[in-house]
Amino acid sequence: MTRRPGIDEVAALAGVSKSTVSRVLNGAPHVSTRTREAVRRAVIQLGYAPNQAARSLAGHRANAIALVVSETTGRVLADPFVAGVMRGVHAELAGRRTQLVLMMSRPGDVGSYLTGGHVDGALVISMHGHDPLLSLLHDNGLPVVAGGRPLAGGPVPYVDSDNFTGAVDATRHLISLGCGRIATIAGPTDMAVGLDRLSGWRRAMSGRRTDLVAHGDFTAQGGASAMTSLLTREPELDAVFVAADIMALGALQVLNAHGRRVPEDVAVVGFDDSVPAVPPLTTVRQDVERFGRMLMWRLLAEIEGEEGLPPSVLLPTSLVLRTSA
Amino acid sequence: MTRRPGIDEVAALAGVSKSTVSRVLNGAPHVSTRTREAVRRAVIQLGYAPNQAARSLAGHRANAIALVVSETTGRVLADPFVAGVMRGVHAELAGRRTQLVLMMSRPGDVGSYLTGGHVDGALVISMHGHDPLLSLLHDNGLPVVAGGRPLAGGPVPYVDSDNFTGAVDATRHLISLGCGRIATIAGPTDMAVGLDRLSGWRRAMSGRRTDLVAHGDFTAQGGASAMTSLLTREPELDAVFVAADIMALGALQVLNAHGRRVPEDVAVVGFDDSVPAVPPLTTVRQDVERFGRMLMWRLLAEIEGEEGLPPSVLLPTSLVLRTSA
DNA sequence: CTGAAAGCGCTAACAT
DNA sequence: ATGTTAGCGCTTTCAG
Repeated sequence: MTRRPGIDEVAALAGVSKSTVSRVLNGAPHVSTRTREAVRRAVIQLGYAPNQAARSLAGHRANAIALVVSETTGRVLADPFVAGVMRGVHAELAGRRTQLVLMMSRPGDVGSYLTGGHVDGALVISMHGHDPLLSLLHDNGLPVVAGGRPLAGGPVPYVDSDNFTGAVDATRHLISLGCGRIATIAGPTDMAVGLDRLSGWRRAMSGRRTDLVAHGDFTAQGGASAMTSLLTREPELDAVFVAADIMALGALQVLNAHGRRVPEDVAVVGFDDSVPAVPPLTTVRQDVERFGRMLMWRLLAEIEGEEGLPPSVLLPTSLVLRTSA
Repeated sequence: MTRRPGIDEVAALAGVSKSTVSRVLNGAPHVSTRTREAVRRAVIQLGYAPNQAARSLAGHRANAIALVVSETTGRVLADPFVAGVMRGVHAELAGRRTQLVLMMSRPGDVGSYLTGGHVDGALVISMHGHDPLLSLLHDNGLPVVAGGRPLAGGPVPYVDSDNFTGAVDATRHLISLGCGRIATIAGPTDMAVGLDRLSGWRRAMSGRRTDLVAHGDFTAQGGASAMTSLLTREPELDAVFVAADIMALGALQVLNAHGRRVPEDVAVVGFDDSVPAVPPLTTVRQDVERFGRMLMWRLLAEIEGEEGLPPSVLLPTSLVLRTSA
C-alpha cells in the first residue's frame, strides 16, 4: 500500500494552493467553477481522503456524534428497538462526513469524554430513572437530544413515540371487543416509556376496574412473572394489554401453560410490533427507524443552531390487528 | 463552561514539561514516581482530558476501531446477535482510550474511509456472499477480523461459533428422540452460517433421508414460508431442525395453523437461543457476548502485532433442552 | 477569487 | 529522568 496522498499533493496536481483545496472540500463560497472542477479531478485521480484528525484539530469540530446507550438499556430494552433506531440514526447521517461513535455507558463514566470536546453532539437513548448524564451534558453546553422522554423532565429536547395514545388505542380495542376484566402488564416505573403506556391504559380504563396491574422489566421472563401474578389475583381476567411485545411472549407462555387460549379465553395486545408470536400478536406499532432518523435530524438542527425548534417530538403509533386480540 | 485545560496547563501546574505529562499519560517508562504523582494530581485537579484529534494527528494512531455491520445484515440477521456482539466488543474495549465507530455499510462505500487511516482496525460482522470489503481492507494493510467465517475464504482471521457441531448436536437429539422424518429449515446459501448449520444437519443425517431441506432468510417470514413448503412436500414429517430461532418462530406459527402440535406431532429444534416462544424452544445456544469479546480481543492482538495467533477461533455451542423437542 | 502563514494540542525523536 | 524542538495535515485569518 502506497502512502496516502495529502492535501498538498492534491493542491500541486490541481495547480492551486492547499487553502483552495480546503475551500472546495468544505464547500466554501468564492471559488471559481474552473478551479473547483480542477480540484475535484485531482481529488478523484489521487483517491484523496482528508485526514479527520487533522480536520478536527484545525477546525475545532470533532466531526463525530455519540450515540449513548446505557448499558442496562442495551440488555433490557427490547433490542429490536435499539437496532432499529441505530439504522435510522445512521440513515439520517448518510452523506455527511460525520462518524457515529457508539458508547455504552455505565452510569457516570462517559460524561467527561463527551464534554471533553470529542464529539459535536450526543444522542442519549432511553435512560432509566433520573440519570444525571443528560443534565451534565446539557449544562456543559453539548448539544443533546434524548431518545425517549427523560423521566426527570428538564430542558433537554427529546423524541419519543406517542406511548400514551398507543396504549389508549390498544386498550380501547380490548374494550370494543367486549372484554370485561382487562389487566395490564406494565413496564418498569423508572422509565417514562413504562409510565406513559400505563397512563394510557388507565385513561382508557377510566370508570372501570384498574387494579389489575403488574409490572415487568421489558423481558420475556418479566412478562411471564407478571402474567402469573395477574392470573393468581384474577383467574377470570379476559384481556391483557402488555406494554412490550417481548413481555407478551412471556405472558403467552404462561397463559398457554395455564390452559388459557388466546384470543378465545384471554385477548392479548402487545406494544412495539417487534416479535412474531404464536398466535400472531395484535400490537401497537412504532416506526423505530423513523424514530432514529428524527432523533438525528433533531440533533443536527440543534448543532447547527437552528432557531425555533420544538422542544420535543412525539411520533405517532398505530394499532396492528392480528390474531391475539 | 470554561475552556478546557490543555497539556501545557497540566505541565505548568505539575512543574514539569509537557513531554513528561505526555509520558505519564501514555504510561511510558523512565518517569520517577514523584513526578508521576505530581502529574496525576494536576490532571485530576484540572479535570484534564487529552484532545483525541491532536493525539491521533501527532501519534499516527486513530485510537478508534470500526465495527462494520453490513446494512442488509443489520436488518436480516437476528438483531439479538448483533446487539449481543456489540456488548461483548464494548466490554473488551473497556479501559482503553479507544473509540468504537459504528458503520453500517452499503457495499462499497466504507472501504475508502476505513483504509484512509481513520481507524486502527476493523471488525466486520457476518458478510453475505463474497463481499470484497474484507480483502480490500486486508490488502490495504488494515488489521481486520471477521465475525463469522467469510464464505470466500481468504487470509482474514475470523471468529465464529461452531455452527457445524451445534447443528450436529441438534439433529442427533432429534434422532435420539426417535424421529424418523427429520427436515431442516436452513439459512441462506450465501452465508457461511447458513451453510455450516446445513452441513451439520447433513452430517448427522448420514444414512438417512436428506431431501427435506428448505431455505429461509433468517426472518420469521422466511421460516414460515419454508415450513409451509416442507409440509407440502412431506405432510408426515415429525421433526425440524431450524437454523435460527427467529425462523423457528415463523415455523411454529405455520405448524400451529396446520394443526400440528409441538412437540407431540412435530419436534422442533432452533439455533441461537435468542427468543422466547410457545412452546419454549429446544435450541442451540451460542454465547454472543463472548463472541464479541473474542472478536475484539483478536483484533487488538492483531493490531499489536502479536505473533503466532491462530488464524481463526471457533466458539463452542451447547444444546439447551426445553419443551419443543 | 486565491495564496501565505500561523497555528490547533499533542507525540516523538533528540538532547541533556 | 526530563526538557527542547519539530512537526502531524488540516482550517483559517489576513493579504493581495
